[in-house]
Amino acid sequence: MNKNYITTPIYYVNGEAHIGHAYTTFIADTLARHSRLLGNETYFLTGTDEHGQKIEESAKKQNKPTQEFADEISATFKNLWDEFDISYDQFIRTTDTSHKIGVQAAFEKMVANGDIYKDFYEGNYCVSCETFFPESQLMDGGCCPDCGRVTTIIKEESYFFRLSKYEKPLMEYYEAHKDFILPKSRRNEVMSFVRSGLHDLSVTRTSFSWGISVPESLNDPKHVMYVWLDALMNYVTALGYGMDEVKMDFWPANVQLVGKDILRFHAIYWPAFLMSLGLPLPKHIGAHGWWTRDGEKMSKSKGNVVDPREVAKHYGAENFRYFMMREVPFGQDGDFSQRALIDRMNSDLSNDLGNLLNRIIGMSEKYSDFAIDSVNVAQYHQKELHDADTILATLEGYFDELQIHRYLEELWKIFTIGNKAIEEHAPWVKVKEGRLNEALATVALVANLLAKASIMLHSVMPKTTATIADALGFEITTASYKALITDKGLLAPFVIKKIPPLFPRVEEPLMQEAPKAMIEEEPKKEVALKTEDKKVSTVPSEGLITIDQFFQTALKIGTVLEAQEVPKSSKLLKLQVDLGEEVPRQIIAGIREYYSAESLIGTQVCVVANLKPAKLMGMLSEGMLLAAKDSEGLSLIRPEKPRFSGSSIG
RNA sequence: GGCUGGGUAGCUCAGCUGGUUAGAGCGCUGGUCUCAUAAGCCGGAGGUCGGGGGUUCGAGUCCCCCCCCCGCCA
Repeated sequence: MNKNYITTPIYYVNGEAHIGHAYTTFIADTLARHSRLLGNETYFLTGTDEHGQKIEESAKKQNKPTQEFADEISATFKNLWDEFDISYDQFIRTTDTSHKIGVQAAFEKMVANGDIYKDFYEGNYCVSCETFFPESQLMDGGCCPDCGRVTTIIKEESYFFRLSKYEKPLMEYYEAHKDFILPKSRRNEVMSFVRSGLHDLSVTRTSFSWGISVPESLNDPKHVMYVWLDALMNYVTALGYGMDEVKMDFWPANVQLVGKDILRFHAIYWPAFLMSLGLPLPKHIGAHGWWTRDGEKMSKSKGNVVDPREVAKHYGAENFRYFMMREVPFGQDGDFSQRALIDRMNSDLSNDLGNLLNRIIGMSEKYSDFAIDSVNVAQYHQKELHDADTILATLEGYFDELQIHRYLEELWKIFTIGNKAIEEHAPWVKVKEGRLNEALATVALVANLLAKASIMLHSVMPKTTATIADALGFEITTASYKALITDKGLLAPFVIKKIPPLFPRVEEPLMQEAPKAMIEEEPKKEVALKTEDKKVSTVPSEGLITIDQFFQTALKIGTVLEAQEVPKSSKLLKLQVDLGEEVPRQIIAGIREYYSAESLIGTQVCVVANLKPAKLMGMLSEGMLLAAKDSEGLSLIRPEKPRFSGSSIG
């Protein structure tokens, strides 16, 4: 029996669970259930990450003891997973005592083998953002790239992990294990990052205390472990690392799921830590994509965040889960919309699957008083059985590469076989001709197809498939998996249960609240319709902005004081533009192909004055020129008559 | 700016080492059965395969140039 360990990341308790957390957890749960069905000894871990400065601060804001704050948020995650019937075997918290002991043990081992040393962490620190920034990210004059304020150089004592030492071993590992990082497209990113050179990693802080302190043996109590070392270790401390180690035989993990944003930590730091500890690396790190809503990024400020609870409440938790697993290739971003969800449910679940079940319930009721017997199936439906078993045999391979959407796509062909068989053999005709055995064989064929398919669908829709199995007189277990899938067997005679349609068609969106963007769109469409027919508005009704939104952009007239070519660039000019402010703005503009530096000096231009400063070719650009570009060339937008520098446009 | 990946039907995507009329699902549309959840089944329309050169008997598939999109890095 294989040991199979599957993990989600531990979720940071700085906010409530959202669709992204749900997605990761659904995938992991699907993998875990699938593994168990195959008969593997399976351990599924999820949990919460609770240390760090941000948690400390959030708790302070709410006037709560930090632990109490962490307890509360952690519980919201656990509750959500329980609501969704997530089959985790353990819910780890980084504040668990056993985790702390394990992390300290790991730290000691790293110290012992020379991978951790004490030095000074020196960096440009933005007091306002409370963040260190590497030299390369700073703006001109050492300003913070986020807020633009001047940063200060701070020197802080810190322990470092010798990440640089693992550059080569990591590259060798990636080379030798092509499917270590999934999807494969992400592998390139990781490798190019490592190839560009790894710096040693600062793994402790003295600036906050909400974390696991370094081992007592170091006698350095002011040092607290930095979040990633602490957090990543959860995957082995959950198995008892550094303690009793009772479950360490589950290591290495089979699949460790992560969002694409934290891939680097899991594909570089984590393997390096493991190498340092002398532990084998996980077989796969799977990085999934993000979800957008109606094509837009979700954010609290837009008010278009998808609440997994809400969707589940209106559409059903497993339908939602099916949608997420089926809709998006692993690794790609997906888009959630009620339309897409409804289409998927109606087409796949209602029409293909649900209706098929209903068809044989109806026929068996009329032809045999619900009795179904596989006895003649092989005789009349050799071809269908063969086709179905062939498809079923190929499915496993998709799971190996986390291609759950392809898995489901293939699985659905079983239902097409069933629907076609009914059509082709028209049991109602056979019955009229007195060939009852043949008619019943077709019904029994479809019952078997549904049974086999529901076994394979079980990991995605556990409860729904259990209901189907119940109607078909069997249970989905490792034993029935072996009998019906592996051994290609058929159902024993049974009496089918008449159940109401499993997936009623959804005709209209069931969730009332529309995202703000949609609400605002409605009236505009009406206006466009009311316009007289002869003058049909040519303004597109979508993507309109309000006057307030327009004025969020500060457009100003500027006078070019200086202009010079940027060395090594064929496109860029460096300009000093007077916007009526104390100091002229430096603007880097990509117009060298169309304007010479001399020709610009003294002329006026239109400038976006409140653009976030950006660095181009290492130079700060504090604004953008307006210009019109087409296939013929580019032309700057200028005031028709001279205006004072800094005049606003609008 | 550097490096990946990609640009194929209305939408989402498949097309391995170049080879008959470029595929699937959804959507649209015509027909048809009646066991079934206005479901099923059969058929159809719809693509100058991002643009331009080139190699070849033959290129979506190889080479060069250009444009655009996503991602990672800077």
